[in-house]
Amino acid sequence: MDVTSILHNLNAPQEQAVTSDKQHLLVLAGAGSGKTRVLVHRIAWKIQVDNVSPYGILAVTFTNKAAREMRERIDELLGMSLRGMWVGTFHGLAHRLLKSHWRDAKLPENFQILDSDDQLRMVKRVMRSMDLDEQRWPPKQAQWWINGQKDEGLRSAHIQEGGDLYLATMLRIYRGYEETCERLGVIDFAELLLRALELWKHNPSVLEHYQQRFKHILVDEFQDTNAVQYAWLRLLAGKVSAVTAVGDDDQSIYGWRGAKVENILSYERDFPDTETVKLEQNYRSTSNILLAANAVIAKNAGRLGKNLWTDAGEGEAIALYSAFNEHDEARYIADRLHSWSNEGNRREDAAILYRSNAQSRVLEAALLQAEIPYRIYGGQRFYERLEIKNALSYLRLMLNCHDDVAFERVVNVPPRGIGERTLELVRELARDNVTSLWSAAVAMVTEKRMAARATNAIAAFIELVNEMSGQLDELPLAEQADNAIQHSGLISMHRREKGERGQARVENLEELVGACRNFEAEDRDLPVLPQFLDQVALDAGDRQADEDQDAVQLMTLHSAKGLEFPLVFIAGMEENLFPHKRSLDESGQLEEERRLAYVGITRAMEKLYLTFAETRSIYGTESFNSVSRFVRDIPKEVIEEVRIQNTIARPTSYAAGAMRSDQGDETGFQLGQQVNHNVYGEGVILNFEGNGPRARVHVSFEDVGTKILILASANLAAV
DNA sequence: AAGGCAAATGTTTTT
DNA sequence: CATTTGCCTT
Repeated sequence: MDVTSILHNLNAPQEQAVTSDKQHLLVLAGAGSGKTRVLVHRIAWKIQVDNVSPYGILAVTFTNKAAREMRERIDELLGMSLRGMWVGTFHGLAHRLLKSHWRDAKLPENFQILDSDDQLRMVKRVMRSMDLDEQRWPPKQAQWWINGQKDEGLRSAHIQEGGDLYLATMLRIYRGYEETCERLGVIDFAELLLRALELWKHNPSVLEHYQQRFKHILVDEFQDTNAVQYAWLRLLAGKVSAVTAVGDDDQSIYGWRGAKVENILSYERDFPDTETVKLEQNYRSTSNILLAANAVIAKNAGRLGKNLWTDAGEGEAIALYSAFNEHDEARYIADRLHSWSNEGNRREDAAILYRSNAQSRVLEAALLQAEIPYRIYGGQRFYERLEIKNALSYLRLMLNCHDDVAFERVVNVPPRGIGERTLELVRELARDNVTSLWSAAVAMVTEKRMAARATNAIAAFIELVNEMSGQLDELPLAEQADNAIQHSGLISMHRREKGERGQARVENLEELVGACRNFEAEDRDLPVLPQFLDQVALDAGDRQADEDQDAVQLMTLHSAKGLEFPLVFIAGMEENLFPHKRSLDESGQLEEERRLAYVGITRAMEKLYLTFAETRSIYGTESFNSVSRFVRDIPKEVIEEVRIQNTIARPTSYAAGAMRSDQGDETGFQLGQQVNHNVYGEGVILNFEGNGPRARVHVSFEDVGTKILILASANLAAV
């Protein structure tokens, strides 16, 4: 491969970024400006032109999906697989480091990862042992607080004693939690990063090894790095490595979970000899959409400042629909999607975005009624489901019966007569003897310290796990998993469960066996089960299984980041909903909401609809919200209001009745169609009302605004 | 120890 | 409004 193919089709700033030979590089990449492209091509450039060995390159992303995509695209561009190059998430890389240097990191060799669900259980346990009132101190809040501290790199020992009662209590919980994790040899997600940082801080020789190796470091989504990740990066880079950071301060929407946009601002200071390149040409959207996006984000202070522009035409206006209520809003969207689909477009090219998951219900109902297939992103992910986590706990116990987290989780699932009283005895013994729960349980059985019934129940559980782990080395992974769900009784428990939920759980368990069958170990020479469990702990899998059907996509604005769709609806453009009510007290939070609006708008390629409801029932009570300030920030020239006057909440028959006429199969016209009227001139059809000869049509005329006409007498002509 | 009922609670999400 | 959580009863 020659140089020209790497630079082929890059614009000037992109090429500048790809070929920059300053020590460090900061790429400020606006939405849709070819960010990943630059990253991938820069890696290719280094390998092909600068003769850098893939072994010396480290590429960091935030999600597993992004990591996979990056590797794929590099492989594709270079036409070969890059062995030796490290590509992964911050957490994945930290895990890898801690696995290799567990002794230096002061961890047990087979340390386990706690996901947020496990973490919450653990926090609850600690709080209970401290006799804290869970009403007064919600465990969720404590968990949140602890993670917040860890994201800042603060251990309990670093935090000033004293302060108010709240702080003192949180600190006490933090201490107890830290101690318990230490004792059990488990680490949570934030700990993964913090430990990896401390590993290097406290072991200069280990750090030096990696500094020697990784002379080229590239970071994607740089605006999402937190304090620990930034410190980790600086440490690794040292004085000699070359760092490329790619990000967009305007798309920083994860401040609430510790991300620091400021990292972008301090980059040029902390990494001297930096070249900064701005990518402002957008290859995604029409200029009308960009005009709106730019206008919204312009209101934020302290931006690095970018202005997206495009070669593309201005495209269609942004439609603004003022709905009567949320049902009307949903019906309108379903309606437009119906037309979209009828015009021969793919449904999967359309997305409905919203601020909070709760909004999806009404939208789903409307889509269901209109018989429009949809796919919803959100909710639980595969490996986070209760039944899956239970099955995995059995697998973990098979591997290591001293895994207390797994033990606690499934010792009485399915119910086998081991209740809270019995368990408390086991816990106590474990605490006194400083052993695992498993060892304590074994001791209690052999020493017959409890009632016969409890002893038998525990003995049966021990027997079960022993039996399953006995065949560990003989069987392939999928059969291990199958054994686990069969023998443990998990699957029959869910079969007995009535309703769809039980069936779904059975199917999920079966799917787990399938996933085990498809699992490919990274290192074929090592046992497969631990590798599987680690992978699953770091990547909770997809949210949605079936990808086969052509379906409209529903998701939150947050999960839409990084995606693009020809047709986008943003629903619920109302004050208090978006920007969310709870973000209005602090100004920093409002700026983040604004960035979220910017992210949402820039998802749209061709057509953007913004909708809001004048009345919306929220938690059962009606609320009246005015249109979102973000809508008001968009220049009037690019907005086309779709306002249906004198049309109040039409009866439920609307969807069935009017929908048909919306297709235009009876009228000869379609929504959005250009028409001519002999008095009013040219206009666009916005809506139909009713059926037959008395059907009325709403037309937005260029000169006189929106008029409602009787279709039969209006004598409209198609343009 | 398990099932039923009342009360609380409800941004955003990855690892 | 709808779902989840915890408490209470059997």
